Amino acid sequence: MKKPRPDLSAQIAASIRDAIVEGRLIVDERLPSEAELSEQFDVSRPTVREALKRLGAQSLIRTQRGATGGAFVNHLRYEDAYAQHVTTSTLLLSMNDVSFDTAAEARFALEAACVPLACARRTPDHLATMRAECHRQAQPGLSDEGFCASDVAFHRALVDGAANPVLSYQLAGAVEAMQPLMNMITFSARSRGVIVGLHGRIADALEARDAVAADVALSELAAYTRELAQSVFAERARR
Amino acid sequence: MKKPRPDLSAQIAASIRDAIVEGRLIVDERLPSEAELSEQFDVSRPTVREALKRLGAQSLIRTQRGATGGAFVNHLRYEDAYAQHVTTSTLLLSMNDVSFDTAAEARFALEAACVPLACARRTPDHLATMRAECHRQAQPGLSDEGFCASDVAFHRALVDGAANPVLSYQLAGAVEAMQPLMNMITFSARSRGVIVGLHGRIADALEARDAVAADVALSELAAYTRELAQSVFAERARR
DNA sequence: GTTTTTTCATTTGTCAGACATTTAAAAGTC
DNA sequence: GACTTTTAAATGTCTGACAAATGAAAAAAC
Repeated sequence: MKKPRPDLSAQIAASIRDAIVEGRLIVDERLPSEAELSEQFDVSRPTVREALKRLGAQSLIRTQRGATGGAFVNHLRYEDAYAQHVTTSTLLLSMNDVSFDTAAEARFALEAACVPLACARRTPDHLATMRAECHRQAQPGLSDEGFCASDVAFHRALVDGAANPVLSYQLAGAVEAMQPLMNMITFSARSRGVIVGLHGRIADALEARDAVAADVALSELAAYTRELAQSVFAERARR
Repeated sequence: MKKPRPDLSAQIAASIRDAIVEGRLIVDERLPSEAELSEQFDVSRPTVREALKRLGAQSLIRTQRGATGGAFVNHLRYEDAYAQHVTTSTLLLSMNDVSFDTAAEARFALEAACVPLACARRTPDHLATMRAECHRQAQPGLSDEGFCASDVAFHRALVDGAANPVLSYQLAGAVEAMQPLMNMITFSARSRGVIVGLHGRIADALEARDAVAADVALSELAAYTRELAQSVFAERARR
């Protein structure tokens, strides 16, 4: 029942993190040097460094060497947060025995939310990406991993079509973390054909800005994916 | 154009992180001791420690002191990832000048995706939470911050009603990160009444498992929220 | 006076060694 | 056999030092 007192470096990291989140430290502001911090918190420099590394791992600060160097509050960009979000999401799925169905349900539900927006805002660029991925998916020599990677790229283009960075960031985890689960499935030439066909229909609907048609095609894709996964897992269980 | 070679501690952290993500290190497996790692990577112990702190900050490992202690691959749980996801999402919004409209659009689109699932799966617990938050929101003495916090809790209950942990995790960022933006709005007694009324209608629809009615009420809430924000910001701009 | 070069102080990155603290297993005691 | 003590191993922390990078000031060259 007793709370294990967190490490000093964790305490210091939390203290600085709070200052950033609450706005007491603003973007590009320079933190005190390690020597000054170690005096302020009354700890040694290595301990301060461990705290700073923690914050660096979360992209909250960046460090620079040299005379005018130091630790600076980082301007957190989508790309920085993106990689971490995907890593965490992937590990969450693999470590918590999330079923294929659960993950697929989440992904398709979230994508469905993007469809109306994507129909309204998709640019020729988004369509071109989707068409290119469809073309790649139809290549006969493509490996299963390559097919799944292309599948992820296609769905990312759909999400990005909504032109809402908040949406893109939040959904990145769900979309990308699906890939390892998809990789567990081996796609026959026939099932690949069905999927590419549905991808084509989704792209067509987005081009025509027809949200209803896109939603129907996406639902069919969801159903077919679930079906495919069930038969693959059933086959595997029999052996 | 030249790539600044990353720090040794960053290299080591990346190396271990890859091993975890790729499954070469499995959950609860013990990493070599700091002394052994420093020998393996041919660096000093403080450098190894900085690398381990980086991984600890991402909840990828946990450390334990004592004879059988050491660093262990952590079983990443939703709760661990949750706090980090919310912190990152909040900072992303505040640092990238995301407009209220963009964030609200994302939140309502994602919640709409949960509505059909929540209608099918919501438990009495979810309904009770939503009713309780509605009741709190109707209290006259509630501060603006308290109102917003309750608003977030209400929407979280809606999302959790979908009974899909992947969905809950991914949406947590969008829902919780909205709060600081909502806090910028001061709610009149009248606007509070409208919002509570719409919340009530959403809860009613979920209780009746009526997805269409829930979707309509949610859409109205989205429109009203946007309207409210616009008038608040317009008023502020005038001064 | 202006430009270029050199020097230099500051700061992070890394290392070595040491001691403190925690923890569980091993050894000892009854 | 059950309990207590010892001990070894591991992380947590500190001190002190040097290396490397970097911008600014000082010096030199034109």
